[in-house]
Amino acid sequence: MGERSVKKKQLILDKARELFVTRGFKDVTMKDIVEACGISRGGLYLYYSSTGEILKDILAIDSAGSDEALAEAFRQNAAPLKILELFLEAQKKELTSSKEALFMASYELASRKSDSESIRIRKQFDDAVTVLEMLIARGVRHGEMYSEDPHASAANIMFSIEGLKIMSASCGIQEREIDDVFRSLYTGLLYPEWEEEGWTDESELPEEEDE
Amino acid sequence: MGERSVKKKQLILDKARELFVTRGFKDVTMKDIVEACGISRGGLYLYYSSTGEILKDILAIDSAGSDEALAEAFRQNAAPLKILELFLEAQKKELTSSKEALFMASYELASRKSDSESIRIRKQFDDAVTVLEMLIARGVRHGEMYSEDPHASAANIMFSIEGLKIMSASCGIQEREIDDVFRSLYTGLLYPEWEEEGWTDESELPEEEDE
Amino acid sequence: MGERSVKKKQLILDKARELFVTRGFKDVTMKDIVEACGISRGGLYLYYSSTGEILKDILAIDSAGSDEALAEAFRQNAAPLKILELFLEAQKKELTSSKEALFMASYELASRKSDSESIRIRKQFDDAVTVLEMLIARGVRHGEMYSEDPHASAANIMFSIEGLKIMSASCGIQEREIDDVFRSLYTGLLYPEWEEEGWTDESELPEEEDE
Amino acid sequence: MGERSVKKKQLILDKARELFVTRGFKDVTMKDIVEACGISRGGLYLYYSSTGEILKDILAIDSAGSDEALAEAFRQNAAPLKILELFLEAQKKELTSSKEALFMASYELASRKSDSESIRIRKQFDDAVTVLEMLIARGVRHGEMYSEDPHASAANIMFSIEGLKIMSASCGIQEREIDDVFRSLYTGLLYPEWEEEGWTDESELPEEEDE
DNA sequence: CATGAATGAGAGTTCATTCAT
DNA sequence: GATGAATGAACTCTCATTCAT
Repeated sequence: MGERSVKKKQLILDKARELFVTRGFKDVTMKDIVEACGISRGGLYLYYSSTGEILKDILAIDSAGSDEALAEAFRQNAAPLKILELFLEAQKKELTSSKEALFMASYELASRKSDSESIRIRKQFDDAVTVLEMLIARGVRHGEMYSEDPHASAANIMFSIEGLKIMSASCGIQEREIDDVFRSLYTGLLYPEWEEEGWTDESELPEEEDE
Repeated sequence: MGERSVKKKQLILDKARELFVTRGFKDVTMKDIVEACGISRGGLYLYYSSTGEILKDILAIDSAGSDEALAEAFRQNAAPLKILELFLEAQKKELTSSKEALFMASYELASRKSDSESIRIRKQFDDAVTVLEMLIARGVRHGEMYSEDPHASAANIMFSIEGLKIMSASCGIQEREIDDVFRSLYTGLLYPEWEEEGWTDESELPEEEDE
Repeated sequence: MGERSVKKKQLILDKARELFVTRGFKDVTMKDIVEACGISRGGLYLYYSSTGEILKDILAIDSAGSDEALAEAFRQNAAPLKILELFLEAQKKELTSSKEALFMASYELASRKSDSESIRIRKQFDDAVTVLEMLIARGVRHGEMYSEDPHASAANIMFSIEGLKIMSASCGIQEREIDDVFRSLYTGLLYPEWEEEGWTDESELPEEEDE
Repeated sequence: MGERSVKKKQLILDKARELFVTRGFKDVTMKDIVEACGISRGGLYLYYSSTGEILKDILAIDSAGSDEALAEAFRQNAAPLKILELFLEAQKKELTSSKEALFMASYELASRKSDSESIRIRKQFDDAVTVLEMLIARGVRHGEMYSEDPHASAANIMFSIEGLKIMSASCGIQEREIDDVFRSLYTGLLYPEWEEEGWTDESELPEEEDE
């Protein structure tokens, strides 16, 4: 595949990505992609033979090195709380750049029973849980964090993030909600008497009028 | 609408539900439903004119009174921790009966930008957050719970649950994972020195070999 | 399938037959048939889902009771030579009505390795050989015919007829050729000293100029 | 055309032949041939611009000198019965090497009305009939054979052979069937009282239970 | 000569939707 | 109300053929 081919392939991935972001997976057809790229019907098939293949390629590229920064910081023995902050910031960035978000398309692809995409998602999720768990355990040993069950805490963080993703993809969420959740997750790992600094915002507790 | 009509409508909803559970939303066609019901093509259109309408009806029925138990317990001033336990148990039940789960179909429907389903999901989510928030605030006032930000804690719980739902729908999850997350959520609302009772399991912390 | 449907099915078979006669099997598409029938693209699929199915139906109808006349005459103990004459006349009729001949299409369908059409052709061929063989054996016993090997004679007749069919379908043949072959087959079953009557024509032997 | 070109052309013919043998004519595409040869799409068009052209070339090469042996034996005044034997043996060989047989492809090509292939087939057939006819006439003059109509006898032989070919291509035949037919053809040209030698086999007449 | 990316026509197939009965 | 035949739009996929390199 020559240089021209590489460019064309990139064009396909770029245009297809836009479509997947907008419409999810199942509502994008090969024809849509052909038209978005301005290429011929048959031309697309020289590169990909289904929308699933295209989306898989996009997601593979996206996920390559996605959590690399976190793993790297972890390896370098940075302060656990600091690493957690970096991680949450990175996640927030991904969540707020929803113009680029393929969450829904990715879930749709994965939900096709026989599809290997679900394995990829699962693996990525588990890897993240593992790293977070080790991070929290280290934080606990260092006396920086408090957790009775680092694994459960890590899972909690990751499922919350997935929840933010799917709600973002299906209903839309506000930045404020991300902040709330992340602050809650962060604070939950601190010793109660500590005064945390990393994650605060100015949300006010609503007054409840019962009793 | 006569009695016969009611029965036929119920037949349509029942059969369509099975299809949506199995395939999600976008992969179910009017033809599929017609065939599953054993009725005529034209016959279906007397009741519904699109798959979206049918799914909306199903989801509306499902959600009617879904959190009613929680709200009722709340109104009756049961102990906040007890109510929370009930709530989490109910959620777990919903998550584990994945044979009946319309999560993916529901998210797909919602992700159609112009669709009112996203509003319904959003509203249901916000209602749940509000109730949880009030519950937590009450728990705090009663000295039963600890939370620096009941709203954020409530949001955290709900997003975690959404995360469990979407992961369940797209990759599958194990009961153990639900337990981990729910225990973590529950424990996070207790005073550290308390010995919680409601949510425990036998998970072991993996030993990390750093330093 | 109501009365309307039966008529439409007949229309499809009639129009498709014309196409198969003209173009053979592989050059007829579902689209061709749709257009020949003046029906909609999807409409054809209500009745048949491939050209092979349609052709099989046509051939099945055609072959139903095709050699019934011969078998009947055989059962009624008509004179063997007379029956043979009738048989050859019927075959000639089929060969000369080449406007209606599906020979080529039938062979094409059969040549698709996995196709049951080859079994049908084979069976029809074998059945015909069997009946002819019994006929010749009877003719021999009656002293009307001469054959050292009735089975081989019967096979010879049938393969000659297949040869006429395929040459007719691929190159075209003249009535005169059919007569020549049939006369030769007929004469070959007579005692040499007999003067045959049934099959003669006015062909002249070309003079050979060797030696 | 240089030496390289000749080799490539031969490659194309060899690979295409395999395909035509396997699939007949109409089911072989230019793409199939390109892939079988491992050459470029454009490259094939430098030599041939359609599958029909390729098949014609293959058939032309095949038929060149195919009946040359027979014609040569005829010219050398060999004994007519001996020549006939040789001819039938050669035909049997061609029929049994069905791995190499292009019968079906050839008939398909010929059945395309506008195609010159039918003319070639026709000519080859007629040539064979003419030679056989002269052979039989000579056999009759020599007192070696008996035939009331050498032309009809010759045509009978050739149509039988075509019948064996097409049945072989579409349904498959057994060697035994070839033997039966050839023996019958051979015996039919002998004087009844003669004891033939060339074509015999051990087939038994089935006993018929009528009367 | 040779390549192979690109094109575009066209076949196959499925379905939402309508409508005469 | 109910049916199901019919329509036609839309999508998938394949290939013959061309052409810049």
